[in-house]
Amino acid sequence: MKITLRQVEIFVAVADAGHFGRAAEALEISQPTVSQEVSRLERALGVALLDRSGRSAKLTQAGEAMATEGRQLLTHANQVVREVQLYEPSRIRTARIVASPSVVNRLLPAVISRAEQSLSSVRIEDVLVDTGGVTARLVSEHADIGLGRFLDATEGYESEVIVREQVFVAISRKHPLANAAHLELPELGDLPLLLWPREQNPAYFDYLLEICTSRGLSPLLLVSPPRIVGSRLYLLSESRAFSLVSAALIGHLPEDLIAIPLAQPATLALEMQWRSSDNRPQLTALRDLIREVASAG
Amino acid sequence: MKITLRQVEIFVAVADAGHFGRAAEALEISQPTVSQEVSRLERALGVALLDRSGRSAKLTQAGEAMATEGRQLLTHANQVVREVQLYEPSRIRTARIVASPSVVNRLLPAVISRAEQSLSSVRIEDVLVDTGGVTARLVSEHADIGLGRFLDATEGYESEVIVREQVFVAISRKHPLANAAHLELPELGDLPLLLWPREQNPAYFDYLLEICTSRGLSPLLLVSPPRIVGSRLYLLSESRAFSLVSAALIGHLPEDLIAIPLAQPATLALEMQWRSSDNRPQLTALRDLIREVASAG
DNA sequence: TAATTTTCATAGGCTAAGGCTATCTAAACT
DNA sequence: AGTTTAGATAGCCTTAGCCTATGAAAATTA
Repeated sequence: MKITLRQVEIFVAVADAGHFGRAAEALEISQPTVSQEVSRLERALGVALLDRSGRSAKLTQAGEAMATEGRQLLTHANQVVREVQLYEPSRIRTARIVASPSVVNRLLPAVISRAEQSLSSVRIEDVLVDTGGVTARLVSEHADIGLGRFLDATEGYESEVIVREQVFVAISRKHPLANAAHLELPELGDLPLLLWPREQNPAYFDYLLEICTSRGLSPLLLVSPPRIVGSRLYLLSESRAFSLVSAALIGHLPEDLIAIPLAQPATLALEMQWRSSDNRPQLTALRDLIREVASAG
Repeated sequence: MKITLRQVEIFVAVADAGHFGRAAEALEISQPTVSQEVSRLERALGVALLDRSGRSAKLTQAGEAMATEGRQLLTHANQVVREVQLYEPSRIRTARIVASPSVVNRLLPAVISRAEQSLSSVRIEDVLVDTGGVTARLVSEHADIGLGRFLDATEGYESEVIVREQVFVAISRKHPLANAAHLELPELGDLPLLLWPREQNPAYFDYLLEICTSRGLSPLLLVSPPRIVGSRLYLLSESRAFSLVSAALIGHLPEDLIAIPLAQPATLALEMQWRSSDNRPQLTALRDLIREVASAG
């Protein structure tokens, strides 16, 4: 059997923490996994690294050696990665992203910062913001990766749901129902639903409306002026109305709004889209990173 | 995503060979696996390592860097393993093996040489040879690992089949049937079956006999003198008789004998046994190695 | 330039490494 | 002795790393 960088990483964490449980926390994995992988490393080496007689993680002499050497090996590995990324040879060093406004606000900051940390070979150059025309921007070659809801399936383009989020009702804190644990939509009575003009993204528009009607509410509609991108919620603060928002937006609500779960839950999918033929490693890696960030919540 | 030592190893092989297919051969894996793992490495790095425009594996600048750095990283990793194995702390540096004669001859040489190469933490000290009493030697603490056929299941001891081999008829090259592609046992007529004294390993003895009777041959028995361990086959050269042997022995037959497959195939299991409580990494590692050698044929 | 060969990529399936939760055992502290 | 704490064990799930079979494209030959 052979040793793995992962096993070394885990063992080093244990050596650092002097403790399996704390090592597990530090690595954000479970304690049994740490136990298991340390044992695997020991049997791959054929050497006892820890003295299990007590209940603390005391290193044997070999363990000390492994910790020291292991740290160096991990550093070396990271060094190699950074080194190689400097030689990025492709003419296209930069990735261009189109995204709908809400996505831009919440997902992209994390993506950009993580990309700077660990993907020195990719630079995110343009970020286009477009509510309806995400797919169109891909097709017209203005962007390499599209992010949004209810994107158009198009020949030659892959699209994939990267996360599904719970739908919440956004409403003024002053509303009588503001403190409810969850909400049956009909309780809202004739409070109007704030939406953007349908043409901007008809499928999305219809889906939110469908959520209401299928739960027994045929709401009045309050349509926001076109082109007031990203500010639907601020408009909501001003008006007596409610809206439906995804879980990820909860942290970004204006002060005077509150998000309440639906009694009958519904979800909203966030999709990523790209040219099928585009398998440049820089972009594949960036797509991987976006998936990771999205599913980390 | 993170890079793996294995991915680096595979990429380095490609760089060395200048060719996916030949790299696959060198690593003894399939070509698609090489393709796949190289792509994975590229996307983990976010960098193109190879120029795929032609049909040869031309390295990009980043690829050159990865090859050089990668070779160093692999060397470093091996170095770490050797380094750590020097500090083997356990008092029991040595493993003691009991095995039946045929196993000693064919399996152990490979095990010992592989252990010296890659398990510097383990030294195989005693090799006891005992036809019948393998389990007894474990129980009496004379050995740590037992290898043989039809071992006795005993409380507190694990045992495990490590390989199943085809059974062949061993017979003189001068026998009229010596050139048959395969053999119905009754064709042997009243040629006697050479076996050791039943007491040495009754279950094994009975099993071989059962193979004959279930195929319609109730052979005469020629019983070898006790304690002539490992020489059943040489005895066979001298006498007009046949015997049943496992596939692994074919290469080790005396010149004047030949091995013929059975028309109705049968198999023979080789087992490994050890104290359940014995999980010293040195021995766990050695058991892993034995499994590997056994299944590699 | 059309056919053939060579070489890498893609598709789909299997196995085991690496992850999880739940639970057990044993050391250490009242 | 009883309780708490830490690590090991058991049983399950998901996906990396492997396979075979097949496809597509570059290079070679007819």
